[in-house]
Amino acid sequence: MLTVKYITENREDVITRLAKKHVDAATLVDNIIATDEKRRSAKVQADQLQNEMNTLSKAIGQMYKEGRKEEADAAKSRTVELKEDIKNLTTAFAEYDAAVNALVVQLPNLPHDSVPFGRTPEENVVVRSGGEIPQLPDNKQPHWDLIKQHDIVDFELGTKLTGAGFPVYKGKGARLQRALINFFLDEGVKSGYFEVQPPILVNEDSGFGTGQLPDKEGQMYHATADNFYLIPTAEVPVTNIYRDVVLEESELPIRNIAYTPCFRREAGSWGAHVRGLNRLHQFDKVEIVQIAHPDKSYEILETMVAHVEGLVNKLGLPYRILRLCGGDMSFTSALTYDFEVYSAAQERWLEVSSVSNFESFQANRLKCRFREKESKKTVLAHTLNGSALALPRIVAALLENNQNADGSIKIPEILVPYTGFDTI
RNA sequence: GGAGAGAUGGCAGAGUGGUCGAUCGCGGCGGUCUUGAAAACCGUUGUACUGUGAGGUACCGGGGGUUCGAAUCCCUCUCUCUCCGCCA
Repeated sequence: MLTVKYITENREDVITRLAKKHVDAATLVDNIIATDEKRRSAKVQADQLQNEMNTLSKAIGQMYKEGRKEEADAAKSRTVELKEDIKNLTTAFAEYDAAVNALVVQLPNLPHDSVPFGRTPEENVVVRSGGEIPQLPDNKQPHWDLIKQHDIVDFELGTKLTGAGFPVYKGKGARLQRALINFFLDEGVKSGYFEVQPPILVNEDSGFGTGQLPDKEGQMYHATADNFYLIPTAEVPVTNIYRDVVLEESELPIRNIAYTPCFRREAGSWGAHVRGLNRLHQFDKVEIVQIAHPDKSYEILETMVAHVEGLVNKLGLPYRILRLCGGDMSFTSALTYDFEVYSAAQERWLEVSSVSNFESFQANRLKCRFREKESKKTVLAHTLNGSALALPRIVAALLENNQNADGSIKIPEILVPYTGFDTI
C-alpha cells in the first residue's frame, strides 16, 4: 500500500497516475486525507491528556510516599474524568486509524512513467521478441495429444486422486519436470541468486504481507483447521522472509531464488483455452525475488528480465516480452514485464513469466526497511519478483515446438544432462 | 500426545506495583592514546507515531483486565525450550 504521507503530500500526482490504471481515485484520496487529519487530531489530544494523567500519577505516588494520604485521595478523584476522556479519544483514534487503513489498502500501486496507456491485454507493448517459430509437420499435435501418445502426464489419474487440474506426471514427464526445476535453479544460482526452500503453507500475516489477503483469499486454498493458506506462488513465503525486518544498506540487494509447487483455485476461470497444461490448480514454479535499494530497483528489474530471457533463449523457445499497459497490470505492481512463449501447435502465446517492480508498495505492508548508511534512518525498500520460470506452459511449448512427424519429441540440448534422455 | 519451564533492547541477562525506555556486560558507533592496529580509558548506542520546535505518547511475545500508576498482579492466545511418548 501507499504511505499516507505520500498520498497527503502528493494528492495530484496520485490521482493523475492512477488514471493510467483506469482508477478514479480523487474521492478516495480526499477521504484518506480528511480521515487522517481527524486521526492525527485525536492522537494529539489523547497524548496531551495522557501526559496530564502520567504527571498526576507521579504526583500521587509522591504524596503517598510522603504520607499525605488525604491529598493523594483528593487528587485521585480528579483522574476519573481524565480517564474517561482518554478512553474516548483513544477509541476515536483507533477507529480513525482503522478507517484510514481500510481506505489506503483500496488504492492500487502507482504505475511507473514508462507504463503504456491502455485498457486491455491487446494494448500491452511488445518490447522485444526472440527465437524462431518452428515449422511443424502437417500432422502436428497439441501438447495434450502428445502427452497422451507418450503417457507422460495423466490428467484422469490426477482427477481420481484429487480433482481436475491436478495432473500426475509419469516417467519421462516426471523426469522432465525435475530436469526443468533443477535447470532453472542452477541457472539462478549461477547468476548469483541465493537458493531458499520455504514452506508452501503460510499463515494469515504472510498472506496479508504480500497482498493476497484480505481481498484475494478466493485465489488460495485454505487449510481451515490451522488457518494456513497454500501458496499461489513462492513470492509469498520468500518475500515475507523480510516482513518486519530492518536490513543494512550494505546487504542490498537481496537476491533469492526458490522452487515451490504453487496452488491456485482459479475459481470461475475454468473454460476455453485451459486444456492440457495451459492452466492447472497445482503447478511448479521457480521464482526469483529481490529486495533492492529504491535508487537501483529499475536497473535490477532489467537484470531480472535479462535473466528470464536467458532461460527461454537457452531452451530455444520463441518468445516475446511485453510491457503491460495500465489496464492489464496487477493492483500491486508499478511496472510489469510479461514473458510469453509461442506454443506452435496451439498457435498461441502462453504467459510463462511475469516480472514486476512493486517499488515500496509491498514493503510498506511488510514493513521491510533498510537502514540508510549516511542518515541512519530506516527507509522502505523496494521489492521485485518474477517467475524464472513457471513449468507447465514451458512444457507445453517444448512438447509442441519440438515434435517430429512421428510424434517423437526432441529434448533441448541444454536439458539433456538433466533429463538423461534426448527424446521422448 | 503427556509433564514442566520460559518469552525483556543487536546478543547475553537483571528487574515482582511508583522518575524503568528499562541495571550491568558483550557487540556497534564516536573519541583519547598509537607510525598503524590491539589493549586500555571516556562518551554514545531501539522503534514508531505526533508536534514548526523544546517536547509529548506508545512499545519489555500478542490481546484483554485490575490500579491514580503495570515489564512487574490477573485472564487469554501464540510461540520457544527441556524431559517422556510417537515418527519420515
